[in-house]
Amino acid sequence: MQRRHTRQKQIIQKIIEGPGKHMNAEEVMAVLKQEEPGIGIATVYRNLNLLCEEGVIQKINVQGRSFYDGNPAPHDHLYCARCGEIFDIVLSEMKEVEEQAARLTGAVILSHHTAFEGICHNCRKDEEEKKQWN
Amino acid sequence: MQRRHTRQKQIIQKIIEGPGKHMNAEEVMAVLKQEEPGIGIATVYRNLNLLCEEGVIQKINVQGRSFYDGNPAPHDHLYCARCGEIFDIVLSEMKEVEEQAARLTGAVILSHHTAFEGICHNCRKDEEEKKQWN
DNA sequence: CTTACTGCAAATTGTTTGCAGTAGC
DNA sequence: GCTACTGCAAACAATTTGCAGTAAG
Repeated sequence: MQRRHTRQKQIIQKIIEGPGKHMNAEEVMAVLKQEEPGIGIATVYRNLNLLCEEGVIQKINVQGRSFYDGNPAPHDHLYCARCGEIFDIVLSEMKEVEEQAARLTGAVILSHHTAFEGICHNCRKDEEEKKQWN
Repeated sequence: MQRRHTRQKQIIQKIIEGPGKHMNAEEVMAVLKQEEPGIGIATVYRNLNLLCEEGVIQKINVQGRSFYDGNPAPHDHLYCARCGEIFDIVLSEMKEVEEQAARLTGAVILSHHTAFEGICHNCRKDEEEKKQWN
């Protein structure tokens, strides 16, 4: 089954690809409405899933909602409880944690995903500024 | 608003409560059909959400699907890609990983959840036995 | 020319909500 | 007796699928 490089797929790939991008299908649709209206939501889902299979992007799950991550390399995420943004994190210590998990359970660990919840750098600054005003 | 201890809630709590239990609403329903038919799926969802609010259980997300975890204490999970079961893991090293994440991002980390994917102890044994037969 | 892909609508899945009746306290 | 909770159906959100037509190779 030979894959085709359709116009729709190229536009969708351009929107989602690249590190730091975390969008759901609805958000991709919103961008498409500006750039190239007429593309259906089913096509968006189909192409996002194809891009996942091809290893161009990956599907992640943060705070119970799923997103397509423009960076296919394995990494973890921080969700800011204040602004709602998602940030990539690359943690050197997770390799050892995987080993500890393997030792503890007797399992073979193939991969992992960690979702941190907290207050991001920007929102922390905002809150400190507010404190000064009082 | 004073909460009531209804018969339905007690039965649902008995089914889901306790460490090692990871069920979705449908699975709780399946048990209920044997023990106490007539309870509606909406009641199951409402009570599982109430039990979460009360801190008796917690809602988790593994492999893109959500489950209610009978153990409300913070801990991580291993998903076995072979048998599909979910196992609890308590990892001492995750505290340092949280600190590394905070240092790296400049954020305040409030909590985290890690989902490991791998092959569990039992399934590993099965596969090794299969190898011996060949 | 072949058939993978598209757009649309309908179907499916997981979960929540509106409402009249029921049962804790 | 008051009102939180129930069961049911309907609503809702997110995603997938069936199908006839289109376009990539």
